[in-house]
Amino acid sequence: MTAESASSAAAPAPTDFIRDIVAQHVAEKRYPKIVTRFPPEPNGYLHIGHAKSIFLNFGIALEQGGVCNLRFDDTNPAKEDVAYVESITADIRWLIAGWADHCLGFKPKGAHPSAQTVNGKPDLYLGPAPANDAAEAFYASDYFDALHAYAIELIKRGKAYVCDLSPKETEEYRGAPDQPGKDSPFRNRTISDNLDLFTRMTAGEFPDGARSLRAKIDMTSPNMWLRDPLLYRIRHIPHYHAGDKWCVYPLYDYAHCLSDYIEGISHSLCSLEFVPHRALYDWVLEALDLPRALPRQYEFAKLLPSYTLLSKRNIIRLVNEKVVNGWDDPRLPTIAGLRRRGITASALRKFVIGVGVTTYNSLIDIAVFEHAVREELNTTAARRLAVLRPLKLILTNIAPDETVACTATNNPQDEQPTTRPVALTREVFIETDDFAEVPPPKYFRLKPGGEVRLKYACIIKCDEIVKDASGAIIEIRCTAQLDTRSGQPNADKKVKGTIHWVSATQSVAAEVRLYDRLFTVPEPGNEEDFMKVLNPHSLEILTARLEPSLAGASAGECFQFERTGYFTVDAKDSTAGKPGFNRTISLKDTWTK
RNA sequence: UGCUCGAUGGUGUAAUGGUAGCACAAACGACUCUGACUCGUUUUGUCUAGGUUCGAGUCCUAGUCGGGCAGCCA
Repeated sequence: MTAESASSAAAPAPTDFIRDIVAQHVAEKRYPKIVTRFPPEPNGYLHIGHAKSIFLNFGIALEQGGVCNLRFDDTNPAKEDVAYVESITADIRWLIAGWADHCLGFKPKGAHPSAQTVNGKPDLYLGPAPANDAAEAFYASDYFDALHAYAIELIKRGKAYVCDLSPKETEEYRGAPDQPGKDSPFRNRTISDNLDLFTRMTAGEFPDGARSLRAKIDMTSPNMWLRDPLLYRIRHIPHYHAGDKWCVYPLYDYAHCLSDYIEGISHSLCSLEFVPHRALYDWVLEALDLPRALPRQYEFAKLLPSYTLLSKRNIIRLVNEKVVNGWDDPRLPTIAGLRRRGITASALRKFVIGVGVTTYNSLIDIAVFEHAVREELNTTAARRLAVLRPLKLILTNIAPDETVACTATNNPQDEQPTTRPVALTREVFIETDDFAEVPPPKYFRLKPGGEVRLKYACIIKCDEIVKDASGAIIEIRCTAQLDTRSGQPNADKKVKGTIHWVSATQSVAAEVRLYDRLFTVPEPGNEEDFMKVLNPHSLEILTARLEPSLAGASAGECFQFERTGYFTVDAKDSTAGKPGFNRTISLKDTWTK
């Protein structure tokens, strides 16, 4: 058993109102199997908000012995692209790896819904298959034939009609939330006229927007989505997945519920803005008199962390205006960005599960997320010595060619901590912040005449400050108390401060990028212009000095640089033998000057 | 001036008519060869007004405040 599965087994199973409903349905055997789905539109990258939905949907599948289908909700050919199906698939696999891999519902490659008879009624079905090399994600666009057939059925039942109103006229006829709409003049066409017109729409006889297929429900309904919503629109554009077969494309409300039904979805979970759509979701399924148990839609609140922006439109603006370097910039809340930042999928999952699932639109303090990240990295990240802003320090009683062997602990959190050798030499670097010529009150670090411990080495005493002509400090000269090293007679000598260091001669230089929150206010989305509240210090690039072993670190490895923070080797900004480090998160700092 | 959903410490979330709890944050303290971690202590809460009940965060009524709804987007 891996540490991962051991810890998830130990964690209490989350409960929330949706899981309660699912559990009840399981108890009453309403569905043959619990099948959820994650239905992204392939028109952008996944972000932390999607992670909430992913962990909920896969979590329920995992807990109930079910599956969660990955389905691309690709009914709008104008917006979608294969590049996004690839990034989304990779992000999801990364998010569920080692946790719910076996719950990922794929379908046999190229499979389409197949006709079957259930309870004497015709039916269309396409169930999940194990996610292997011979399988692929589901695509709503694979159901275009099925959806078209269902549309014809709706027409035959007198529940749908072809409308010739222009988009503008359709809007006018729809009325307003506090004002009823009025019937389209085309609402009462005969079934045969509707059938003929829909066939001709499908054949490409009419230009974009000239006609539409509409559900015949109620133009006076207080629910705007029941005022004869559009089912199909004409779009003379090829589809990235379905090719150029179609010039009519179904709309979300019509395609989604039927896609769920076709896949045998039991619980269709979405965010709160779809509450008014639920009546339409149910209407379509009920209008078709389908033979299998119907899926039901349940809504929950989106995840909204503070100090960031989640909407696609806003993220696009940050990318386009070069505030960040692409969709996977580590400052972005995209899954790709978080991964580069060094956030782990399990930390993300613990955070999301901790937040819970409710119907209240809340703002979650980003500190909760940061805590989840630190909590995990504290137990998993190997400690290393790294000086971010080097200040030279000379140990005057160590000879230039002398090396004092010291031993450092790799991770004190381990039950059986391992160690590694570190070399103390005459010239070392310490952190610029760890020396103060005029120390503030309660300053525990190095000061003139003061003593401090070099971690894993010995206590040193500051004898002299060397400045250049301009008065800037260029080096500190100290005496090393070598008998205070571990195992030496005075090893137990106490000093208030312990600082990190690296040998000046036995260390390597490397680029380190310090990432921080992108915005200075908790809710940048509420600003008149979020560009005005950008954090100017969201990225600082430094040349740091690292322990030599760090030169061989490979992409994705996570370390704690002692006393500064958690860092990971960036897959993008590193070259062979020359790793670049991203700061995932700083260590908590209760000493604020 | 329509319909609909919601409201528990600073933030998030439990309590399904019976002791308002947990996490984060904050403050203080202990420990410390990481001002980290860990541990301890503390501060702060049921939107308002009525009603039902032996008993209400929970049920009912009204109000207040907030979200959502008029894409041929999803």
